[in-house]
Amino acid sequence: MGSRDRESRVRVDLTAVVIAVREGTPCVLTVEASAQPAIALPSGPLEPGHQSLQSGLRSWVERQTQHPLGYVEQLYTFGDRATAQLEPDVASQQKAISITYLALVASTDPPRQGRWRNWYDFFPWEDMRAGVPAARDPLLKRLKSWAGKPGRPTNKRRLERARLTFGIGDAPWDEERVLERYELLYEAGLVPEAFVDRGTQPPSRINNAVSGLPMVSDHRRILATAISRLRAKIKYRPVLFELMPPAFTLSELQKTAEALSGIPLHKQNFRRLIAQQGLVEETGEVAMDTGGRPAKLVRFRREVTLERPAPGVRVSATRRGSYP
Amino acid sequence: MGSRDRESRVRVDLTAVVIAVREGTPCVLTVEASAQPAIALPSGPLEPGHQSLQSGLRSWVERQTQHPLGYVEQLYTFGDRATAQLEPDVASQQKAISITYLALVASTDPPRQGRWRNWYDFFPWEDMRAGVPAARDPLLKRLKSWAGKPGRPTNKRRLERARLTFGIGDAPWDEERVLERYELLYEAGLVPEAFVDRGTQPPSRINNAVSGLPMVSDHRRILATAISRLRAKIKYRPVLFELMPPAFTLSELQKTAEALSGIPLHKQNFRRLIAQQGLVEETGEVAMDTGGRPAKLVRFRREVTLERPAPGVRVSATRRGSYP
DNA sequence: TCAAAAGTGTTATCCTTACACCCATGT
DNA sequence: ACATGGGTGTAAGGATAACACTTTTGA
Repeated sequence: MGSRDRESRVRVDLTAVVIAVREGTPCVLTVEASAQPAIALPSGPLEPGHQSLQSGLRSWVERQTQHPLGYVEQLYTFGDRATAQLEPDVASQQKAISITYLALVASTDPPRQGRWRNWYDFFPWEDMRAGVPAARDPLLKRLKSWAGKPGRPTNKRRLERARLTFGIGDAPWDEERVLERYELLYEAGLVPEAFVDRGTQPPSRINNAVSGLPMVSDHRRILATAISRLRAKIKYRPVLFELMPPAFTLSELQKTAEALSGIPLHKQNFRRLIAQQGLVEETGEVAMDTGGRPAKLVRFRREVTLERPAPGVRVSATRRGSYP
Repeated sequence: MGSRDRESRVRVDLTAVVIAVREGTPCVLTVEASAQPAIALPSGPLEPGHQSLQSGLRSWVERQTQHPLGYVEQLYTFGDRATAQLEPDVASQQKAISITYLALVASTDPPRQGRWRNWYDFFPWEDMRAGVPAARDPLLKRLKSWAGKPGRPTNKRRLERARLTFGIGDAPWDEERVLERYELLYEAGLVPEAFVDRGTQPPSRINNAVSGLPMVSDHRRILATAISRLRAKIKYRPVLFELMPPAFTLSELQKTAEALSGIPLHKQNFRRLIAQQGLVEETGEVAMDTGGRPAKLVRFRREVTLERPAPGVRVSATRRGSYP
């Protein structure tokens, strides 16, 4: 009960990565921050009235958006990097941790505060749907010059890491390694946050179209964590359907899966997989606005959660292998 | 800075599930608790001096055990169930959250404080290595009587859940669903913690040999989370080797994998998988104390982490399918 | 010589991947 | 008629699961 007890209390922030997909564009809900850079994830402190961590998060986000959150899952708990460097007695006054969550919503109506943003604005190198994106080449060049000549062992490790995380040469592109790629770019000083955290000015050569839009604090790292998790999870849990309207076509479903994964998927195999697993059932209606032959409308079969051990959309890319 | 600010500060506990395997027995490090039940996981509050969450955890656990922790990963962050029921102004004074971690160590030397315990003492129904364990039958019987007659829809859902999580009938046994099974038993009032949390006396029919040893607070739930995670993770990450000595035989490795998974593995396929993935290399020596033909000693090839996208021990059970 | 555990070879089966092709609608 | 996207059948390849069998030690 003494002062020692009070010192070990910290502030807890609840941070949400709210995801929606609209016409093939994966969107994340952002708010304006007063600091620089000005983009942030919705976030607020855990308050005494909150019944649980998750309900605290829900009430916080719902204060800012119309739609209540549907699917919510915990992502990771981050200690505060900024205060780690301070003197212990100073740090104890300011210590904070962030418990982060991934939320999925079906609607992309504009929120009261904040706005939806294409998540590839933050990670231009992650969108492989239309082949190699423009940001990739300049990034790989800078990564190589950061790694330096291959002689020294440190450099060799750096090159090897770049090769694996970015799928250079014969290494395959693994769409799930979003966080590893961001962290490599951070270490290499290729994203502005690396300099902001050190208190120095980012060099002018950093270009948002290549390095992606920066976010406040470690929010871009949190977003990378969320994307990694989501890209992995759609393969073994039917979370994809949390992002869909009640009725949809198989093509729309595939578009959504591609938007999240960032790779083009194989049409026939995608359809067969969905059918085989019994993930959807026909509504009996058809969508006439498809441009070609009308598509059957389907809906998610909630029962699969009970039937199958690991129902999910095991994505199989159209193009396999590596990228330059 | 006012009182409102102080109210939203909470105590943060760091809790560790430390795992080791000794001769085919998976062990978890436990300490004595002053409360009832008396078994707890090592745990301590986040302190001002801690540089990061993980280093805080490490220093806490190392205070109690000889060996420093090797592999550490974050598991989950739990809000405090106990305070959720209280009045908000009372709760705010006592609010606490637990950030939990999974740690793997190779040695099973007895710790300074606490002791190693077979984790199946807490989950007797999870050990399928020698066929159907004795605890399974009485548990399933009680589960069925909890679900009641299949007429009502609630009962039907309960039965269906039991069927899936426990692999009854034609449903396959999924060794990863440790947490789901524990939570079902908790809801059904088949583990003492369900009554302790409600402040009532556990009925005398609950038998530790069937329901497993109880732990303090929600520690058994945390352990279940850890086991679920570990059983899943060995399949796609080479974490198994964190539990092995520097040199070991393939049989020892298989014994360890079986201890964690709780199912018997197919010898030939196990060996081929390990070989194919290049997870180990021969040391050139042999172990003569095997009882039969001497076994070649191997060591983990750390390089695979760099080479392969998802190196792990994809366990394939000897016996496939469901259990009564 | 036999038990016990290590270690190998081969085959059947399923799942994944890929290719080629047909169908229904609007213009 | 033809462009556009929806929808289907089927074959090739690889990974997995299961089988039977050989080898090397200690008792």
